[in-house]
Amino acid sequence: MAKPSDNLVDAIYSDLRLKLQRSMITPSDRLVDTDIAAANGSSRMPAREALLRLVSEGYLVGTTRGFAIRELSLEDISGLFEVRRQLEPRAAASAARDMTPAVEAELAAAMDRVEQALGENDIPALLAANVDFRNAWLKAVRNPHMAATISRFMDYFQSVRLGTFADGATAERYIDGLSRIHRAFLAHDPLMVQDRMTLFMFAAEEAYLDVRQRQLREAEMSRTARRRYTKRGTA
Amino acid sequence: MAKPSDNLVDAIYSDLRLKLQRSMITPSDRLVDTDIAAANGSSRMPAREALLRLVSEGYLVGTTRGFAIRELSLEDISGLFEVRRQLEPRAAASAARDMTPAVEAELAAAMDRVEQALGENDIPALLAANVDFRNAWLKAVRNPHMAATISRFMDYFQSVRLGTFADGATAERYIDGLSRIHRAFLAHDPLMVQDRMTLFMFAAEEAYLDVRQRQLREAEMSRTARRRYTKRGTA
DNA sequence: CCTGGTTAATCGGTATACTGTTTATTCGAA
DNA sequence: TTCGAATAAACAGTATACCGATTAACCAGG
Repeated sequence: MAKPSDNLVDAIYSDLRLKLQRSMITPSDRLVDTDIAAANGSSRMPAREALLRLVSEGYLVGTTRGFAIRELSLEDISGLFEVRRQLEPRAAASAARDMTPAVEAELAAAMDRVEQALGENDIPALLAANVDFRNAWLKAVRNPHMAATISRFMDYFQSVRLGTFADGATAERYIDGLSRIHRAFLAHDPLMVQDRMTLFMFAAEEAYLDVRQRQLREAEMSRTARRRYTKRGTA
Repeated sequence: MAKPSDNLVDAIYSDLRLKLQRSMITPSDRLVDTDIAAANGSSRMPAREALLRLVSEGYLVGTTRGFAIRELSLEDISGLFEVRRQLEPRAAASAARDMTPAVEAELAAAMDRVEQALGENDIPALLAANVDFRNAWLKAVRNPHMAATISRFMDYFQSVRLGTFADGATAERYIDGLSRIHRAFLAHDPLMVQDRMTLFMFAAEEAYLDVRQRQLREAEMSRTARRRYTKRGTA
């Protein structure tokens, strides 16, 4: 996933991509090419090309005032999950079939970290461990086109995932589903993995829709509140 | 699909994408940013950004001497078809369910053009009509993420498709499969569409693998032949 | 205070110029 | 004639500079 390699565009792209995965960029942030260029000690063009690539891949949107992370509508979430439902259960099943001991160990380690982070209520660690878990089983997917497509569709949800984990009860249900999938992997049972992943997909969709709906309501409220505020008192 | 809009990068990107779809770019062509810039009356940067976008989407590869269309390995073909098998039958079924009369008419018109082109042995027209047919049913796919993903995976095959259509017998079988799908659409039977699309996927994969295998063999032969030639006589 | 219009800042898009690396070519020596 | 080294050309990557559009800040008049 990370390829700093020798070229500035790729380096900046990977860096931004990682920050997106780790939810280190919030929807209110504005990414400006000159800032990113300065932060990386390069000129505007590499930063700009990295940003444009993220836009064309659907992670960012260009506004008239800097680039911002793309906010998912409820329809987006449903649509993205429709694709994920078609791909991930089957891919996970093939991963269960073709998994090496190394991958199995990585999966277990990631699951441990997930549960530890859950216990300590450490949201950033939870996000990171969650990404590790999925990357671990994706490694066992032999088809690189399949793996890349799935990885991409998962990454659209990082911003929403943050909200999911913030709520304790939802997080626990989410992690429980993950754990069930993990146990199916341990049993080396592709069909069980497939079924549990299917269930997980539906549960995750529902959770994300709930979270997003709440986010949208809150955004709406704070917007009207701010309007009222600016109308009354000015600094 | 085509959005010339107001910005040069998008305009050049759409133009190149269209040329790729129509197989107007061969694997031996070298796309150089300065040439493309000159052809569009712009500077290098927009052309370059369009090219880089096509690279990041997997349609082109950057070589040390210009950009070239990405050649698919046999593993690529199998892998890409594994994804297509998961997505297209189900998406086509939903298209059959949600299809409007307008889409139905468009589908019929495209099918007519396909058969006419087949009769006249007009390969470029066949390619174009084939693209029209798939775009027509994709219009009825309500989920834009699904449609975009499918569209993208289909476009990887344009270079190989040319080879498929060049062989009369293969082309006829391909078109027959398309026609059967079309009749299922006409019957408004989502399940029939799904099943026939599934069959079509397997047949198409086999055809593409055959064509590509032949291409690779021929390339190998001509390469050794050229080597021998340059060794003997120099101009 | 509120409103409307004018100015200033911000930022994306495009152009041009420069650099380093890779490949092709040419020319000379074996 | 062949091989290899020097040289030239091609091309991607990067930097800098300019322009135009959009938006925010500011100010004057109600």
